[in-house]
Amino acid sequence: MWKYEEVSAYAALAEPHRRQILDLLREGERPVGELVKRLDLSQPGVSKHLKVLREAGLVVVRTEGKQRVYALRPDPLAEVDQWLEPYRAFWSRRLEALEQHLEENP
Amino acid sequence: MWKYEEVSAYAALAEPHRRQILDLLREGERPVGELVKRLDLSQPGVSKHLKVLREAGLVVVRTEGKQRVYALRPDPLAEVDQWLEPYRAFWSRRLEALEQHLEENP
DNA sequence: GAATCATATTTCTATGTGGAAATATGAGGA
DNA sequence: TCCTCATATTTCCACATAGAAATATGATTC
Repeated sequence: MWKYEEVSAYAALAEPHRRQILDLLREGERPVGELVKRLDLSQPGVSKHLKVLREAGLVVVRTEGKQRVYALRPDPLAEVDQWLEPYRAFWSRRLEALEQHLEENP
Repeated sequence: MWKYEEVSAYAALAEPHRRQILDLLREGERPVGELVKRLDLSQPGVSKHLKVLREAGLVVVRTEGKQRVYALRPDPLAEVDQWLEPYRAFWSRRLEALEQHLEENP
């Protein structure tokens, strides 16, 4: 279903379920079954999204007995964060001005 | 080509050309023609991406004579930024530890 | 080794998508 | 009004993608 090709972090984040999976993994590593329970999505559906996340380098798997335990690997998000960096100034100008004011006048 | 439906900021960012357009608009508002010159993409291609960016609320247009001048409206990126927020702690732990060390031992 | 559990992959279908080319629109000028 | 410029939309194609259902795989247990 997917050509073998790397997936950008941006593309991986485009799907809401995948963001949800990452959010769940933020609490700690989880076996697929647990993700299925929490996600209102079929097991194959979850597996497919996990594959995309793997190809984006956003998660890693470890086999533990019968289970596959997934863990967050947030490094690729750093690229998104860096891209976002120059934009932050735009929407936070007012807030930053306030913070700076408070720092300078404590 | 696109069903009429809102586009999430995440989905808009999934396409590299669209990120490039936003980067260009960060310098200031620009007419479409200028974007076409700089983007190694056909004029219709640029127009289509601009439409997606409009539907995501990431740009606004103003008609000025014959030209349509596009401007950045980065507000929707704030949502992405906020989503990213809890992840920042993960990849920056080491860096933060270093910074803190330097602050405490100047 | 057969059965079972947990997960992955395949198959199917409907739909979304990018890019190129052609065409349409709308504003200003001759 | 007709023309031209700037941009938008449409049409076409090839291909990516989501989700559901069925099937396959691989590790453990009996």
